[in-house]
Amino acid sequence: MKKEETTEHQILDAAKDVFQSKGMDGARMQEIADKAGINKAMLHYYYRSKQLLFEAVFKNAFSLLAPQLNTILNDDSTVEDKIRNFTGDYTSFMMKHPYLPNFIINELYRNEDFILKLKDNTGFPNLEKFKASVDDEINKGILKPIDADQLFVNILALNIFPFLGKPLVKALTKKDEKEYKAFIESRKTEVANFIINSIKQH
Amino acid sequence: MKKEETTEHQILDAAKDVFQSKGMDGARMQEIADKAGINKAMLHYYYRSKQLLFEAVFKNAFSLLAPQLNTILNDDSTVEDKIRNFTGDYTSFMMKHPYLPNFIINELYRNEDFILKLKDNTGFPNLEKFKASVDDEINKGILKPIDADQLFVNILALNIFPFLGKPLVKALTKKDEKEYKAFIESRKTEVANFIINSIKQH
DNA sequence: ACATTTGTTAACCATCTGGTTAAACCTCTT
DNA sequence: AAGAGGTTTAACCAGATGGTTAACAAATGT
Repeated sequence: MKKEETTEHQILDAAKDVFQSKGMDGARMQEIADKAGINKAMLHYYYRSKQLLFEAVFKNAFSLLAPQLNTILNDDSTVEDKIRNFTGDYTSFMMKHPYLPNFIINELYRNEDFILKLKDNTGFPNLEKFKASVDDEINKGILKPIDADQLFVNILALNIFPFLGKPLVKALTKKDEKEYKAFIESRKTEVANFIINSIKQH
Repeated sequence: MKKEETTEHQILDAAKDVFQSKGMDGARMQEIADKAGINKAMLHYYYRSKQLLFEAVFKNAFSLLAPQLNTILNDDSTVEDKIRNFTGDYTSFMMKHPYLPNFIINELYRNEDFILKLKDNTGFPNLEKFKASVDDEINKGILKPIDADQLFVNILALNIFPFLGKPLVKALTKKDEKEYKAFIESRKTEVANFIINSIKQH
């Protein structure tokens, strides 16, 4: 039997759907069981409680994002290349997992100490190398002076917000679903240009 | 009796606290009643149902944000001034209402058609004048070419994201509460500079 | 073949939750 | 002082919800 067909994995899969679209509070154990096509008691057999099942889903979701961040933050390319790669890759990834950003941001907000459990985990993103690269390129006169933390948050903001605020963005800019998708698609390069424009010395 | 002391207003006030910190699904009518110091039946007497009480809270919250956006979008200053004013004002405002961004973004996400009810409402932000200003300044050679919608979303993203993703930002940049506040404080000018740097012709 | 462990189910349970009701309580007006 | 209208409360209710149990089935080991 393949791993994807085990009951335990089917539960996690269904739980992912339900938790990510409805949140911890809005999710119902019965709905997860129905979606997985199994008896509700199995949820408790494999994961003991709603809280633990939720944590399994959350850690899974987070571990999907973190490595992407790490790879790009820690490679040896220039800051400009890091930004261009990140912006393209991250946006592509988000388009495939539209619920992910909201789920993570929101559950993290509602349970602030939850992030401590993640920090211990291997693969929690580390900014040191990125910051060193930024400072180095500033000293060499390639980049204008900027605090590396501020730059990093700006990069995250510009890439993640359009997904977090999708309904708001659609309403304010008066775009339908198709136009919104095109808008996001063009951000893959637009955002990188916007950032590079701002920080590159010329 | 002052307006703030009426039962109806006390309910709305308590409901605001509970809904904004726990969301629609996590909020409990009993908790709202307790916080307001009144009997639970009064919630239904004045607002009929949880859904309607929630909508009252939500519209209230949204109507706090929308005018701010409008004022700045529709005044007659230059795009640079709009951006500088908005960035400073909005960040100050958010620091006083830290739950607001998450509440609005999240509930809007979970109930997409909900924004339609707001659109009819007077004071829903309109971008036309802002877009005209941007296009005008591009033609005059003051700004580099950029799609006004993209610029607008960038402005929102850079201003709102640090609040939405507070726990993530704190964890990734390894800041405690005090350092985070200083970080946000310095964004009041940093973000405007970052944007202007990127779009201004030189 | 038999016993032990592991997986699965239907039925059940205590508690919680949004919402209702009927009676009591003001606070005016006449 | 009595009636009328809105306001407030305690008690209640039906349905939902996370979780448990006991019996049963399917593997697994010996």
